[in-house]
Amino acid sequence: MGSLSSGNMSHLPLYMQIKEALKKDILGGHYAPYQKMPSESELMSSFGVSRITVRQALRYLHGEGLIFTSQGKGTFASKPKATQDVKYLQGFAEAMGPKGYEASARLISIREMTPSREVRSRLNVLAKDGVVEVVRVRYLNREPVSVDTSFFPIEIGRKLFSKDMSGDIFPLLENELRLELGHAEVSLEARPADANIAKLLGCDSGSPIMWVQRLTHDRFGSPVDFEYLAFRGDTYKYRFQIERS
Amino acid sequence: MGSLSSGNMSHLPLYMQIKEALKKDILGGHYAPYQKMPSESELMSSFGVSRITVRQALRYLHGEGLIFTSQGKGTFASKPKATQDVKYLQGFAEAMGPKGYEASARLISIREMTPSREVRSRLNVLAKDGVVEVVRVRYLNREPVSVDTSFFPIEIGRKLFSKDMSGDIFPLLENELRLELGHAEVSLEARPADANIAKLLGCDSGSPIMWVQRLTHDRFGSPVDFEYLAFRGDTYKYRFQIERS
DNA sequence: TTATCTTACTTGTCATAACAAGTAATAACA
DNA sequence: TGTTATTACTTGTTATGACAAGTAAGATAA
Repeated sequence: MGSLSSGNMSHLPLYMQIKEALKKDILGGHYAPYQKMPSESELMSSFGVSRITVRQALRYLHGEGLIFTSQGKGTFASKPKATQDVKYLQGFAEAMGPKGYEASARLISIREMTPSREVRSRLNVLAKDGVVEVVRVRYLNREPVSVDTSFFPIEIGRKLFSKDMSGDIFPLLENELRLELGHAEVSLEARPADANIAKLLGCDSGSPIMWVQRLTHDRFGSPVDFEYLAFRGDTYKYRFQIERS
Repeated sequence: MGSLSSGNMSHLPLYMQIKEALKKDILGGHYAPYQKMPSESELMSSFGVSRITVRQALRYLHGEGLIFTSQGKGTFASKPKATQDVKYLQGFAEAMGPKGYEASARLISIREMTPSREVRSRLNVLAKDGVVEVVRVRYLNREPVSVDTSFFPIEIGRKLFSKDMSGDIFPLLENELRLELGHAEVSLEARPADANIAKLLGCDSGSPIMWVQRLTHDRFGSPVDFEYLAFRGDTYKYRFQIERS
């Protein structure tokens, strides 16, 4: 507790190793919620680094909601939440896997098509260019929970026809297509299920679903994936943390 | 463009002044989307500060999604979005006001009560201590959009009986009660409206509503406000940005 | 006793310095 | 001509140092 593991991540920056070490301590319960953590000076000594490195590690911990600071008083551990990393862009299986759920997907259809006006404006493509539409049903412990309709620009989408779409799309884009994903814009609203979605999700038509639109960009800001996600209201909950000001 | 205004914020830290100056330039269109911004060296010269200060300003701009960086290439302006500040903790009127909506609230009830188990565990209080429950209906352009049920620890809640509850609660907590708000945990799900909520919102029982739970902490991490927010599904959309990894 | 001051410790801000690492254009070489 | 090195510029990481500002506890003075 409170030292570099010097294991398999010696290639990582120091501040990242320190962040991970402290994160492990916090999540492992060595620092109880609201308990004071070692001061920056103490961390400098125990890790043998300068203050700027300690502070960078603490900044990342703060960004993950694991600690909070009070000038003049110190740094304190937050109450750890299983949901706190939901503020990062994750696919369905990525988010559910570590929680012990069995996540899978079934491909309903994949085709080239002429994009709607909304898809055109989101992906920033012309109607004549066309897009690739992928429709899938996602399962959690064999229960259907969402219908995902994804639209890709034609150059990206054509590469997907030969891929296995039964898992998450984000890792596929990152690893097999070598796309570096950046930020995403998400909107959520509650709306009634239409007949098609109700059939695929095995619920009643008109029952509440969480209707999510998600536009994912690469790290240069170019759109790579626009999705409609329809979650069954009784099986899915979206959680995250936000900061004041 | 590219200099400190030295106006009314000379008390703010240098990096914050620089952040605001650059933000104004970006939002003002001086740096078009995907256009290269001045390098850190150039910003050091033009603002007359050290690199650590420039980088701290850039870090905040990055956090707001206004810029992105590429090692070896430079710093670039992102495409500005009207929705990007939704990732910060805001009340209803705060969020809607700048968009030209007329937001108001009607107080349904305010009372001391024995908290439920969920409210107890969220606010971290004992059953014998009691809490204050505030129920309000929120309107947008005179249309009801949400039923807000808020629970406060007894010491905070008792101060609310004499306050005007027709606006937002967050500014009230901050200004009149001198509470410094910190982070909040939010969860969203779609569920059917019960009879009581349907009546207050003027919609059908069973129609989809967005069910939001929000636990707000002060900047020291102590919970100050736990709320159930029931939004009419056809009038509310929740939007925000998230980052990959 | 009560109020004020000092002191020590905390995080917050900022400067100067150096080197690593990724990128892109140019220069040298085959 | 085509390929490889060099070079200059970019952001990324880290060290050392200093002072500001907020907090809390103990010492001092009223």
